[in-house]
Amino acid sequence: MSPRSSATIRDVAALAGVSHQTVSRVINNNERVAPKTRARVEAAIAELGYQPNAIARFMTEGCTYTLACISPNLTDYTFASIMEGAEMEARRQGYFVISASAPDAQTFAQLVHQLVDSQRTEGLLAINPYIDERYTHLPETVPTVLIGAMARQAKYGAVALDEEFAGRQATQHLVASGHKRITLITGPLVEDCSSERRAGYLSALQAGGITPDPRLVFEGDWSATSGDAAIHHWLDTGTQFSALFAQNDRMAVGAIRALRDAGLHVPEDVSVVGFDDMPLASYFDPPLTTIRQDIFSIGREAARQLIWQIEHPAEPTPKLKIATQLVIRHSTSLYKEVP
Amino acid sequence: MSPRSSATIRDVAALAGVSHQTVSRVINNNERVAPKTRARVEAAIAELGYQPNAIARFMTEGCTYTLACISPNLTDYTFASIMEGAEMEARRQGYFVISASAPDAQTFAQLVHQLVDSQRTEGLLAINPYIDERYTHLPETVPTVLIGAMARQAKYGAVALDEEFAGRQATQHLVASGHKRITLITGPLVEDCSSERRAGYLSALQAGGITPDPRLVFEGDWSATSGDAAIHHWLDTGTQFSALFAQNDRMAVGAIRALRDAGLHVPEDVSVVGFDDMPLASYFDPPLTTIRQDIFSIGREAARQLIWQIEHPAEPTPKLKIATQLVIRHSTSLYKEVP
DNA sequence: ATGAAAGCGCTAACAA
DNA sequence: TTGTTAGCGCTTTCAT
Repeated sequence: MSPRSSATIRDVAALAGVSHQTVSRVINNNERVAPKTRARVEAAIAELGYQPNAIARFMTEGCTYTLACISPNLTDYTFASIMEGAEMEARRQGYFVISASAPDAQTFAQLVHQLVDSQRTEGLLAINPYIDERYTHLPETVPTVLIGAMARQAKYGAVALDEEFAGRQATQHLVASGHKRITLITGPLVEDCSSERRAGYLSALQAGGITPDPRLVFEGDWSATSGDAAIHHWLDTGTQFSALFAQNDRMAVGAIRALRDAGLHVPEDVSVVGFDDMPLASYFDPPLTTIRQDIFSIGREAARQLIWQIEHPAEPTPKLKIATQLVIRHSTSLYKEVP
Repeated sequence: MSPRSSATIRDVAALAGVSHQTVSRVINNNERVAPKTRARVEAAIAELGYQPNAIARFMTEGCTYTLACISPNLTDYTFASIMEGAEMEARRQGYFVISASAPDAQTFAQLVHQLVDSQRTEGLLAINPYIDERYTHLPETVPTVLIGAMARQAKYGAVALDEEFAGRQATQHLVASGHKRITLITGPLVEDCSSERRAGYLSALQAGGITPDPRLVFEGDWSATSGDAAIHHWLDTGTQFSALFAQNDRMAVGAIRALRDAGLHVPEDVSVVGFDDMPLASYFDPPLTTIRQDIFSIGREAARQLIWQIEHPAEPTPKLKIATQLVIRHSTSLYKEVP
């Protein structure tokens, strides 16, 4: 590795004819330095193009002002929005964030070790830690905020949607429209959010006096293809239904495609509610009725909470639930008795 | 800021009854240490849960093994994919990446200063540096790779699509299908990729013996709304056309929506080609014919190139063009004379 | 094979 | 107001 090239604090000091300590005072400009001296030092800094070395500062300050954010991937729109919110809030407070994608728990563990245990970062943002065993590798010694799942241990902070409320909200809209046989496509049920959204679905059915039928529930994997598969499953088994709640928009879109291929119309024959309000949700055919989550503020709140924990290590770790919103477009309509 | 808590190399040394230097040799395990000593040191490391402090290592090694990646935003699928590719390649080579979003040139300049000039990172990945004045703030002293645009200065590396080829590819498909009046919705023309894709469009027309008509070109802003606006513009001005090349999928989708609202059918009345092959492009109605770019490998190649430059500062900076691929779905068809 | 000494670039504590 | 002296935790000489 090539050595760093630029001028050090001592070079500046030599050129300005002062001690390096005076230069340090100037660059941390909260000290009392004689205006003349300051001017001389600043001239030297400019002449040499001097930049304080961040690493050396971290070394003496004992803080890197860097956060780690580990996500299953960087491309999912929801995850990316969370990271963008987190990054902007972090930066506002003088922190940067190293983002890394961990497809599996083992990679996650390795990343935690390299990024957090090595004291390279001051804290961890973990997106969706309960999709597999990754939650067993969460750091022990450093502030951590879980995103997209409530912390099962008290020591971690958390920011997540009110998933059950959201599931109820989506289902209620269908119930209120007169639908009785309402299907559900969940995400993988190992993920908390899937089962919580399902709990909301069940509670909305019960509130509407509808007895849940387990045959109307299909476990998908968030992909459009799995939405497609769900519809084929129900059609093949001759299952009757007039409405569908898909736990994300991708599965909803896949389902709509499969319905159309089967000659069914949305919303005339089947009403569909999605979840996420992803970009272009309003450009699908028909425009998607869906649950909107304020993902940007999830990231922002998570970063805010993490930095707060870093700077107030003794305080308890808060948990935050973010509300969702129903966006009604044209993929849902009132139930009409089939003749 | 709370002081770092964990054990240092000297604590381990004291416990193992050796000098801290011996511990250093053990943790960098390429040195010659007596097996017995090594075992003792390793026991002490385990007992104390000792982790080498990454910052102190950076300090002495003069390298942080960290890259900076600045993008206009983190949520655009293309940008996110590039970052994911870059991050994975970087990690494979022992580097991490700090990603930051810069909505404007001023933020970009500030980020470059804080991340790169402070020697916190070893190099910079700049996504779309020519969308505004940000290219004037590129670092002078540190390896930099531009993504999504060919470098106008020799000192920067670059990875980008072969935009002109891609524009030709899309247009050629329409020409070959018999279309004569082919409209174009560009991105902002200040961005190189927009004008290069347009150059490809023009060259394909000319190769097909079609005289370009400037009234058939509309400058959009990458949003679905601007695709919509383009169609309205042409419809309002009574412009005749049977085909459209939109320089990204979002604008294509917006245009298709506007065409449908106007009672026109895709592809029967108007054939549409998009660009990007974004997720779910095959789930729109009709499934979108589009240009697929291998965005993941753009990020990977960019990171590879940057690290190569960091580790071989004397070598010239390469420029790389990535080929695209036409994906034919159902938004395009052969031209049919209107009766 | 191991230890002692020096120093990376900076900040903090103490002197002058 | 300014300079001197120590160190931060580690790696890299150079001795032993």
